[in-house]
Amino acid sequence: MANEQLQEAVNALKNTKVRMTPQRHAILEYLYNSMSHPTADEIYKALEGKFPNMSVATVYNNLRVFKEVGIVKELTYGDSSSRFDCVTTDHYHVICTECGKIVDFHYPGLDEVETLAEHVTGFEIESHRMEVYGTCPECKTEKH
Amino acid sequence: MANEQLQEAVNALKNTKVRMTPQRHAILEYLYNSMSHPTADEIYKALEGKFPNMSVATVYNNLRVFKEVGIVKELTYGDSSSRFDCVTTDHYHVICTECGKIVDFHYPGLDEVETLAEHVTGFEIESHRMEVYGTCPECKTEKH
DNA sequence: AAAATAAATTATAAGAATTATCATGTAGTA
DNA sequence: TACTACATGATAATTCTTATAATTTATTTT
Repeated sequence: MANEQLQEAVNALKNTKVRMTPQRHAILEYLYNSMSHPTADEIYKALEGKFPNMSVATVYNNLRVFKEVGIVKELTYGDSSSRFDCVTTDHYHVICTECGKIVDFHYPGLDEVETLAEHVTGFEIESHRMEVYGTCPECKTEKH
Repeated sequence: MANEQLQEAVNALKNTKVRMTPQRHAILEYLYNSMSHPTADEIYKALEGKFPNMSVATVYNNLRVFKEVGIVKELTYGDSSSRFDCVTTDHYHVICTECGKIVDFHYPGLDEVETLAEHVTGFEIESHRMEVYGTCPECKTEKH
């Protein structure tokens, strides 16, 4: 449930020096309820109604804060602007290249990739990211 | 051998409408001899001595041309600026979250992830991407 | 080999995304 | 309630990248 995760995130912030503000709550709420990966500007535009005076800088600042605390991840897909996603550690994403649908995909054991990378490169590995791309069943049938 | 690959790339360009110029040759040469994944600006600065009048736009334009021909790949993760890589064999990337450095990382067998995803989700899988994030040895020592 | 043409280069301006600055406002605490 | 440290909002500044247009250069044609 998205709301539980949101509550968890809010609690995680309570344990830090990070204050809860209406703007921050709204940004988190939007992130946790959106199944997509919004850009900073999309978040900004989505909250324009609720916060007509909110600055873009506030969105960027808070996304950075959330990143530092570890509850939000920044994804760079290759277009000009970054996208942001709540941190979910227990699954990967399968993404439809036709309609953009994102499906969760549980797959165990890629920790060994991190371990190997650590040995081979000498890096201190913190995380990894994987996405699988393809065509979802719906879009597949539409093609025929 | 890097020089053979460079020659191959030059020949590949001969078969297209793309003309060979001293600037282009220098950019390709730098890319094929560098084991790193330079940014456009790094390439620009590296060739400043040889081509004092070369414009940054030339670097960007030619990287785009090389991308279109398929001999260079653009990597958009890590820090703010793109990095460029000669297209060779398949490998994954390990990215430093401090300085943005990208290191190649050979790891076999993630095709099985695609196969499993196909079965579990019903998608017709086409590709996947994976990156490993951490701190490189240089940045690690700088922290102390 | 010289002239014609098509494309590449350079310098610069423009654009977009993100970050910095700083005065003002507000959340959390004593 | 008042205090203090942090957050916000408006705007300026920065950074990376692309667009424009005049000049130069590589290839083709004669």
